[in-house]
Amino acid sequence: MLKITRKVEYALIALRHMQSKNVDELTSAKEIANQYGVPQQLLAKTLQQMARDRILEAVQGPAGGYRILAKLDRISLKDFFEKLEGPLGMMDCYFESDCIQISTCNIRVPIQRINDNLRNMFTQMTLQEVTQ
Amino acid sequence: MLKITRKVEYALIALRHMQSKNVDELTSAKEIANQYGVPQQLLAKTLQQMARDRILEAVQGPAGGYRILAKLDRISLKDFFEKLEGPLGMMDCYFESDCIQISTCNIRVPIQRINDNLRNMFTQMTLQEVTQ
DNA sequence: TTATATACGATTAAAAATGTCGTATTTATT
DNA sequence: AATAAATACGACATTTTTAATCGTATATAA
Repeated sequence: MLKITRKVEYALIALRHMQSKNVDELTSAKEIANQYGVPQQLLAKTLQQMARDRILEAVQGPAGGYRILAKLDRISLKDFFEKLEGPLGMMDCYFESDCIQISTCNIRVPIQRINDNLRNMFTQMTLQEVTQ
Repeated sequence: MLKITRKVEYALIALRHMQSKNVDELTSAKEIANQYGVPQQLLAKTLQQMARDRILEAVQGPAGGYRILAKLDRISLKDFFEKLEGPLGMMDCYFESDCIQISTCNIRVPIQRINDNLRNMFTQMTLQEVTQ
């Protein structure tokens, strides 16, 4: 429970790597895959997703790659996680409640309490703060 | 990511249910399973585990069942989660570091930062506070 | 024209979570 | 003493989720 996914892991590795370079320098998926021993294709998808989310900028063609586009101190960890993984809840009924047990459920309030704290925490942390 | 497990869910349901009764009254796994529509066997295992962890007290034989044993305001959510699910880390390398990439890894510090915040938060919340 | 990069849907493989089965033990009740 | 109803728990099966790969298309520098 409460495990981070590979997608997030690879995203953080990539961001850290890019932060150690000049801001406009490009990094290819291959470079990161080789250097950190992660699967290139999967990493590439994550980078592509981050590009769609405007966290990275992608440059195509040979000598292409990615560079950081967004201001990382303006992105909360919550937003970052949600961009990559979708809604951040310890339980699906936090967002969609097609649960059959909804009427007899006695833990919606407890779950919500935990969830609110969790979301709060990740809202207060910025991506910059974590990866710097 | 960051999902709560059924085990924890069922444990919370059971605790809430027992809290609505007299302290020394017994509750069987069957009673909870029927009332909340959860699988009895799996719930039973969770209750048994809580009994081993001295959160609940178990009484065998017909008319047996479980009742709350521990002071819930003395148990942090972190301890509760760890009793049920083992070490609470977003990444295994927080505890055991047989990761081959350990030398080239550039996100140990970031992960640790997130993890510490997470553990901190759950250390400060009590079980009572959540289930009351 | 070629080589090397991103883009991305579809599929497969692996891992983890969830649920079930079978059997043993305990004990109140008859 | 026998029975029934409860806990106890290891082993197995199923389902779901996560992770990884495949195949193909597109872009572009050399």
